[in-house]
Amino acid sequence: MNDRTLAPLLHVNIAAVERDTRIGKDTLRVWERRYGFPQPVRDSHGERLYPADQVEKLRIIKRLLDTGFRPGQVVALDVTELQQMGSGEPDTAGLPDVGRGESADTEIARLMDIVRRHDPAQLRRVLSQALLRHGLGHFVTQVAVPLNREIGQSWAQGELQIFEEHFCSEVLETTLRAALAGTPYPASAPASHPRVVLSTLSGEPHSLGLLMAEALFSVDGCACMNLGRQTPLQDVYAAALAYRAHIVAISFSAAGHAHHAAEALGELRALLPESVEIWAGSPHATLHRRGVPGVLLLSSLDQIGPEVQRWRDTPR
Amino acid sequence: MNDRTLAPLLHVNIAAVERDTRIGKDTLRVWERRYGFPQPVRDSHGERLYPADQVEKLRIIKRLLDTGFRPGQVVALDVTELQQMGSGEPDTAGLPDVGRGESADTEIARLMDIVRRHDPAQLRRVLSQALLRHGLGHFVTQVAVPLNREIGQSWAQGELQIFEEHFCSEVLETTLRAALAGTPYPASAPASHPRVVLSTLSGEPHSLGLLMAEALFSVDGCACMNLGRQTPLQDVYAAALAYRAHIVAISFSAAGHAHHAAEALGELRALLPESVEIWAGSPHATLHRRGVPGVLLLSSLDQIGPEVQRWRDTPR
DNA sequence: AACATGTTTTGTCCTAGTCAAACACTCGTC
DNA sequence: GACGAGTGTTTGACTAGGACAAAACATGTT
Repeated sequence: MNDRTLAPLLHVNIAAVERDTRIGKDTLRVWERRYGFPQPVRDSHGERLYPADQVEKLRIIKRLLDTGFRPGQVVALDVTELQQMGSGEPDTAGLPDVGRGESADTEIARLMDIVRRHDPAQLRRVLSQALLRHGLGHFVTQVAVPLNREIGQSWAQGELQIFEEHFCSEVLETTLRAALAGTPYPASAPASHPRVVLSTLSGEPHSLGLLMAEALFSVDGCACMNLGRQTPLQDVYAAALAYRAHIVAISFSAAGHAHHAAEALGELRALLPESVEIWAGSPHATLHRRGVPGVLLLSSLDQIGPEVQRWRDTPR
Repeated sequence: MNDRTLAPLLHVNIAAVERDTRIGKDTLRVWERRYGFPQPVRDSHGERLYPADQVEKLRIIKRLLDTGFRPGQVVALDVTELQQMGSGEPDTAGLPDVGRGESADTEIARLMDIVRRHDPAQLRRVLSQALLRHGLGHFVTQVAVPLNREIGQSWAQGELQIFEEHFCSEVLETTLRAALAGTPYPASAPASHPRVVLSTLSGEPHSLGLLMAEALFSVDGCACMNLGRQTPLQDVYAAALAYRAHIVAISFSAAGHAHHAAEALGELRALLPESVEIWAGSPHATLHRRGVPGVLLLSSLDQIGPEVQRWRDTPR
């Protein structure tokens, strides 16, 4: 396990904890009041100072919350218990199973090995080779997605350090973008090549899913305008108008709440003309159960291809 | 227009304002108390609802604060006055002037034109051409950096929409990463090819500067491990050890306060063995005036090349 | 010009309470 | 056994105004 007991960093203030864990200050204070955890010491001015190990535990807790657990079940638990729960099943009821073959499994395992060996050159090389072998479309669904999930799970079980996760994501992003830069744009935009605006909304900092979506759209011959992370609602709207988009694709991650996503999608739906389709990628099972009127919800990147086909077949 | 459907968009709650403007909730409330702005309306439960135009004004204010103005000078002002200040000189006292030739100026102007025309295909094409013509090193300093600055300034003057900024950054990032994927890694790592760990610390969400730094390091024959945005201090440390880095490069943007940067750099310096150099890129003039012991502060990406040369010449 | 001092500005933290929405559970119906 | 309505519990976000230290600014001294 990682040894983070280094003297000058033993205690950090509440703002730093919020940044590191993405748990709000209010929530941290209310947990302390209700559950007795975390239990920061106080400095000479009565301000909270959180020991590093408590911050670490908070990080693990946040991860579990993101995958569907609730605070009451987990805040009281021990760190080792938490790590066991990380391997348990998350809230994917209603989401389709993603099967992958054995050969893919060994490929992922090999990549994980390289990540653990901290070799940027080799990771880049092997990912590029995989990209060539699979083609961009299959690379995304068969390599990038499983690798990402594996990384997340290993981290939750304490088998991987944060920097290893960052490192891997970064190389993966470079590989994907390099491939993306090579995809041709549809010459003009006839009826079979929809223009797609992609973005993440304000609260959502994860953009890897968005990038993978862009890759799949591009492979399917769409003309993409990717706005990246955290575009405010009104600006997504403005972009859709300016680009005369046929489809607006919004990506969500497990961080952030399902009802925020639903609300934002509803507002976007109200803004945009009906002729513009809204597609939303989200891992939130509850969101899929409820649905959002006028919005196409995708639980997996695999659905992009067929849906683009459906769009083409739809008379307009 | 049905004002009922638009109502939820015209007014947003305090959390959304914090996300959109990066101004903390506490600060928003205290500004309201002290300066009388913003002045949100209240919903039926007494909670603040901010009209869209006030949020827009807050965004402009935040931009000005990031470039060195102080709240007392700007919060009371009118929107048009604010936009005029955006063109005034920011706090760059002590930072070197960046000169660029006329030919570069027309190139930037042409790119700005394409951005305003919202043509992803052409923007990508023209950037790729510029990359080939200049080479990666000059492309970064002569094209990417000026373009980015131009974009920021145009936005501050209300001449550019947010989505246009996002769109441009995104295509730029893809172009850079595609080039990066093509740079060779130094075969082994002899004394003239330092291993560099790059990252942004916890509070810092901007990664474009980091990417440009990675490009320049790579051009100069360094072996880079880029960790991306928001790596916690301890994990940067862990990465530096695991990769046996010679240099740790940290990037800061104008968002976030200078003293936070200084503090974090000091802690990192205390963690890492002295043999590992710490290089920090920051636009904060005050940070450069004061300095951080044991940390090499760079105010411009141009300095990377010469400093790498110095590193090579240093006997060890 | 460099440095020491005092004053103002400014952001962040504190407490402690309120409340709506999300979730979990039970019961009744088809 | 699936579905829906009703009830109770859990949870996070918001409110208020006060406190305070550090940054920035202004002024005086060497």
